[in-house]
Amino acid sequence: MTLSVVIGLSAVIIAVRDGEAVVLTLRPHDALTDRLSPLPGLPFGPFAPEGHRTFELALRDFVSAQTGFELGYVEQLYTFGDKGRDAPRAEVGAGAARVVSVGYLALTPSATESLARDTVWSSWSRFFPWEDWRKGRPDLIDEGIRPALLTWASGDPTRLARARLAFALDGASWNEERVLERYELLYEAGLAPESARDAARAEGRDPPEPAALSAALGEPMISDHRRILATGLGRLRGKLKYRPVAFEVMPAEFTLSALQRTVEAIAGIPLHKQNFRRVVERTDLVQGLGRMDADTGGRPAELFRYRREALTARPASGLSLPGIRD
Amino acid sequence: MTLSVVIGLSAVIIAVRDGEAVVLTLRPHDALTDRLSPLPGLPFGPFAPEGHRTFELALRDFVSAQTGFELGYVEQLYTFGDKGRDAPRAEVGAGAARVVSVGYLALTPSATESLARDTVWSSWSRFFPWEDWRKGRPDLIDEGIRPALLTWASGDPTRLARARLAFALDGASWNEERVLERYELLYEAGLAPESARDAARAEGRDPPEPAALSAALGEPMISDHRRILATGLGRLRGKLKYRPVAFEVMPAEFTLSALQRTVEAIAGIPLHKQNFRRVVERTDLVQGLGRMDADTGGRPAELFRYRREALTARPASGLSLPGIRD
DNA sequence: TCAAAAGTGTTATCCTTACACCCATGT
DNA sequence: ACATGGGTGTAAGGATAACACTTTTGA
Repeated sequence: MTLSVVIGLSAVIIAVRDGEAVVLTLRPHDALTDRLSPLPGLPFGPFAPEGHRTFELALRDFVSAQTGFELGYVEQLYTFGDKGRDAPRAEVGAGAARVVSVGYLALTPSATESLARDTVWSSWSRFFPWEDWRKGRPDLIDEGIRPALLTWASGDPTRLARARLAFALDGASWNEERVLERYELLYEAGLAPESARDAARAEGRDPPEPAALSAALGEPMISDHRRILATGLGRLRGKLKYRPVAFEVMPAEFTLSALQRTVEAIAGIPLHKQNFRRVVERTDLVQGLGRMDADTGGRPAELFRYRREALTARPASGLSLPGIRD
Repeated sequence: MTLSVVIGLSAVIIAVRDGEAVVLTLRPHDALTDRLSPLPGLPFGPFAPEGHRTFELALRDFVSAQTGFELGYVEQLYTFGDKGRDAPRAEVGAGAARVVSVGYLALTPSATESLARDTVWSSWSRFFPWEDWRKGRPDLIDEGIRPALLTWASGDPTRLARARLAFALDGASWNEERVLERYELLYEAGLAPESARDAARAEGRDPPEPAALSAALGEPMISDHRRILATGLGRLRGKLKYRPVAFEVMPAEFTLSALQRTVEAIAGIPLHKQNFRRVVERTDLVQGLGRMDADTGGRPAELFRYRREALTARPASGLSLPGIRD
């Protein structure tokens, strides 16, 4: 019996619906117990080397088979190969196999498609309740996370600095991109149910009941899917700022307010209305259609469309290398 | 005989030496012919699931075994799984296996360490001669690449637009980060020896002799290593602008001019001296040491050190989300 | 004394941020 | 009329990019 490697593909499929950023989740069927898993997971499937020329094609295939959903924008996130992060052994031929999973981020404008059974759109604040700062700093941070992390750090300056930076404690500023860093910190501190579960599995024990605080810190997912989701959210939040990805979750026609609410839902922070408009309009990424949307509650808003053509002129932006003329 | 999957790890190890950005390459030993491969490759090795808890640990292990080199800064680049990009089948137990390779980027300040045999530092302009714009636009672009791409496009507007954008043709501006895009375009256009080789292999033919132009377009590498290298260079150039990665290839003490030459070597563009100094000094990432380096040829320059501590205060930069106060 | 490289000062311009305000619709 | 959200004007402050210039060394 040899220990070989199996490649799994996982998809973080993001949409925005009613001002909430949502991710496609499902209750996977557990072959061992022949029941639905109590925990949600991301769509995932094995990569069959005979069947597919590329990962991306394989991903599109199994996602549509598993969820009834056709992917649009897709990008590779990261390849996860750590032993002991509850990546269960798969049975392959004669032996057991280590599962390596290649995570993908996918974006779609249509969160309302008909879906396969046991497949639901979940707001990601279910999994990361501390990530939504649109209504200000969440109480959970100072009331739940801060004391628990201080206990964990117990004076260690490195741990204190990490906690301070990640969760904007004691006057540090919030960086909405560090989603993974925050999740990993909670995992390390034993505040995610997954860490107790993984530790128990490594020692052959049964996983413990989650502590009360742990339960308040977002729902866990199967395997390392919450980690993959955190990677996807972080990547998406970062990319918002230098690539026009927000439009990938918008319908063909939208108002600037709707675009703003979408960006806010993803970034998890409130944006300045007037300046957001100007930033967007100045980029030439949108084109006014002259037509109005009357269902806004106040003055009707102009409808815009995304100018995909504009991608041609895109410079990189980002922190400057002061180049030299000519 | 089953077709299974083998994971390989590849490392793009970057240093800067005498004002040139260099990458660690080797001539791999070909088990079939029992000779050294005529083409250079990146350090790579199989990932043994029994032996290693994480990819990164495995990478550090086999790189030091293969090249005699200890890695410092390491980050995952991308996982390459396409069939037909000359990823040769590996023999595993009873069957053939598809090779999936996880590429890593590593940075090191010491390009002069003693190395294993057949391991050399190569300037990357050997592989991408069109990427060095420090002395202005390379002639190769207008004299070699442009006509060949125009022939390939033969009027197709999509192809023309891609070529124009990637290589800054006809007044388009150069974006130094699009290294992979440029290499992939040349590959698709049949201008990289690798594409003819891969096509021949797919059909069971012998690879053809590279055409004269193709030979001028940079040295090919084994397998898809030039593609991995392009991914690494692109990632590094992008990251320069928003993370203090340049310091990872600098010695402990350096002058601001040396730092500038390093950044120029990586980014492949000339920078404005006075403004570069100011940008660097304003970030608080460096600290003047009060001591001087006399070997500059002119007036002695102050030595600086990298303030790793400063990482704490890092804001995100990048294209702004106009946040709201408080 | 001159070449070469280090380092400073200053300015026009653009972008970001913030504040104040007006406009069009439904109830 | 007034609440609600859409949309515009403008000005302060800071960063960028360009210019011109002084300083310190070695040959």
